[in-house]
Amino acid sequence: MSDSDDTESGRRRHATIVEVADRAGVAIGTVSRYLNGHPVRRGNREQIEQAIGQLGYRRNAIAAAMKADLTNTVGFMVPSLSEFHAPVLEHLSRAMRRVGRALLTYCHDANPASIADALDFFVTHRVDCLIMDGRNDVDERILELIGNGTPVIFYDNGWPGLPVDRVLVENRAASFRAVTHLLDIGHSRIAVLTGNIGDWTGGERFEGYRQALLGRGIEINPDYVLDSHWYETEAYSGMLRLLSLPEPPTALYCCNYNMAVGALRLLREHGLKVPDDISLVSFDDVPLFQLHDTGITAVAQPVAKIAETITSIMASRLSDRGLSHAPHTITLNCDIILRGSTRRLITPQALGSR
Amino acid sequence: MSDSDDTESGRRRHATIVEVADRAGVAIGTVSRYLNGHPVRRGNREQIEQAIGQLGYRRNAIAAAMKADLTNTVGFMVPSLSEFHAPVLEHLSRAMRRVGRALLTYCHDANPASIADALDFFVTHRVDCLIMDGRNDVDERILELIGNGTPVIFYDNGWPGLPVDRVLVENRAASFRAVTHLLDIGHSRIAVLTGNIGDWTGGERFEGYRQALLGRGIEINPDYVLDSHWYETEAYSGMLRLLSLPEPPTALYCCNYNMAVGALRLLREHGLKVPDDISLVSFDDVPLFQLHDTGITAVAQPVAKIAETITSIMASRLSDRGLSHAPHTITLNCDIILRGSTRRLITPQALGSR
DNA sequence: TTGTACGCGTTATCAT
DNA sequence: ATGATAACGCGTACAA
Repeated sequence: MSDSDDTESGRRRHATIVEVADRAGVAIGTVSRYLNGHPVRRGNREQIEQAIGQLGYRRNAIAAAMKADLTNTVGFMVPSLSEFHAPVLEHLSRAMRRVGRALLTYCHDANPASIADALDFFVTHRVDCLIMDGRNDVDERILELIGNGTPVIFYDNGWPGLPVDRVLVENRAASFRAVTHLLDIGHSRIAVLTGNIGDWTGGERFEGYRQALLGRGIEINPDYVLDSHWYETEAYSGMLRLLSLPEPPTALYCCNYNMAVGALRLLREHGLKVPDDISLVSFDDVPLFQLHDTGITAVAQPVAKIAETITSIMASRLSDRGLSHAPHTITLNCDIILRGSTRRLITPQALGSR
Repeated sequence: MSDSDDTESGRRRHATIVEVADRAGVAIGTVSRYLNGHPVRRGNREQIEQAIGQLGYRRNAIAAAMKADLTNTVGFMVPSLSEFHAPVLEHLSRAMRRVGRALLTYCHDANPASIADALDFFVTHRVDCLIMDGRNDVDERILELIGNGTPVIFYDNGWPGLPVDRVLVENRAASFRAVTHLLDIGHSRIAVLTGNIGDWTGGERFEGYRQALLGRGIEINPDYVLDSHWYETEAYSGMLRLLSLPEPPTALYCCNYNMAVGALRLLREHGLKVPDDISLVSFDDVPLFQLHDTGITAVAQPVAKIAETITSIMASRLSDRGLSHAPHTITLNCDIILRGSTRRLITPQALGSR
């Protein structure tokens, strides 16, 4: 057999366009045009198709990418594949398939070095676009990508300021509504487990909490505000601290899913019931919350919509490159899913104000 | 500025190795050697580093890949980013970073066309390796990859037969132990919600159930065996059917997480309690199961170990290509996590046998 | 050690 | 519509 050869790397060499052209008795230009859907004379087309079949020819997208400066590859980087990020990735992946691209996926460790590693990979592999959770500590490599015209899209997080597109949700307003719900049913001692206050998202969610309370004339009690940095473990210990307060809260607002899990775990181990002993509302809606006992009232982020929006921004950026519009920031709405994790409280004040 | 140029695509052109060589006053061969860590004369090295800095040069991994026939890119394809696959992907992603690779991620729709699309992408983009959930319906493209020496690694599923490496878990034995636990505490009317019986994994998990029952001399009651095809929705309706049986089961074995969620949802809507009204054991251990009321007894798959094993198989395949060893099948152990979802049943038989 | 020059597989341009 | 040929950016023999 002379159709295939072995390379020193132990991999069988792929047939090339040149071999196809030879066997079909046409020029490589003709084959290239055939491959790219341009018109080709009927007889030639048949010859080419036959040659391709016989040789098992497969287009080398790497070579094409080098020529076209387009890899059809999109960088995707998140801190973890949590219950929030995993569905986003799944939706994105399906959307990308529709436009003939795929995602180069990286999980960073939230430390600068790992982020730098990932970005180096993306830059050197010439991704067409970069999608990532917004960071505050901006790596120079992100600026580099922006500088050479690669669209960068943040989602979920990240301060305004950097010239990138952003797909965010109405964190502050949704938090406000969630906490207001607790106020409406009579709670005033409401604690919060916040994400990194330094993050835009963490700050906004806290701010919604703050405004809701202040709006009802309730002062913020520092003992009720615990920065658990988005982590389950810190929420777990934070919850313990809340319970040991002389006047523990009657309700709890968790700024993400992980922290709700931490809090629930501790409550469970201490034999405390939601909502009998404490009411609970959380950001992020996950299967767990539908099934947990009475169900957990939660803020549902529009995951599918987030992925769609990212995809369409990418498409428009990629179609008219060069014309660089100002960056967009798109803010999507959240739904509050009411379940059974909150209990109406009849407070002395409430009775008095009737 | 003449340092940078604009391409017609609207993207700024990257500096090349040639420009670096020019500016550094050395030959491109020298720059290339410098980049790849080969020895270079001190003075030259400094010149090169300076030039790289000034030009903002970044190695073009695409061009390198074309030359080396190595993309440092690994295909990853799964049906969804479920609570099982997402953590596997996360672990894999981190492991890949350590070896300078990244995953091209695809979610297929379990239909042949979408799988073919993904495989086409992988083949044309010349991934160094392919990692996927094992399929029974083998696409010709998988054979093509194998044929040209690209390692293919199945996990989670897939019939033996195809010459690929496999990383599986002891589905049958773990199922056997899980069901045996139910038997030990007095249950004999045990129903099962199975995954696709046609899948290897689905078949094995069912087989473990079957053998456990037969081992105790209990015949398989067809009414108690429902093929829910891994889906939550089908488990939901299947559960309904079980409850309407003249003699409903006292215990339920769910062959994956999704189906457990479906069953739990229906039970909840019907006001039935686990384990008071029915005992439950499930495959897959997820946060939900830790927190659900009394906790759900579950079979925990060794997710991190799965990812590690895949990575090391990949490494060895890639290091000595050419020498094609016979394919490995590695079977990992599962743990059974006992929680509160099963209730000891005092049956007449049990009393009699004392 | 360094420089030169060719090849990797495509696409695109220019005549024909 | 087709054929010949020049890029694309890098790695690497080979000669110096």
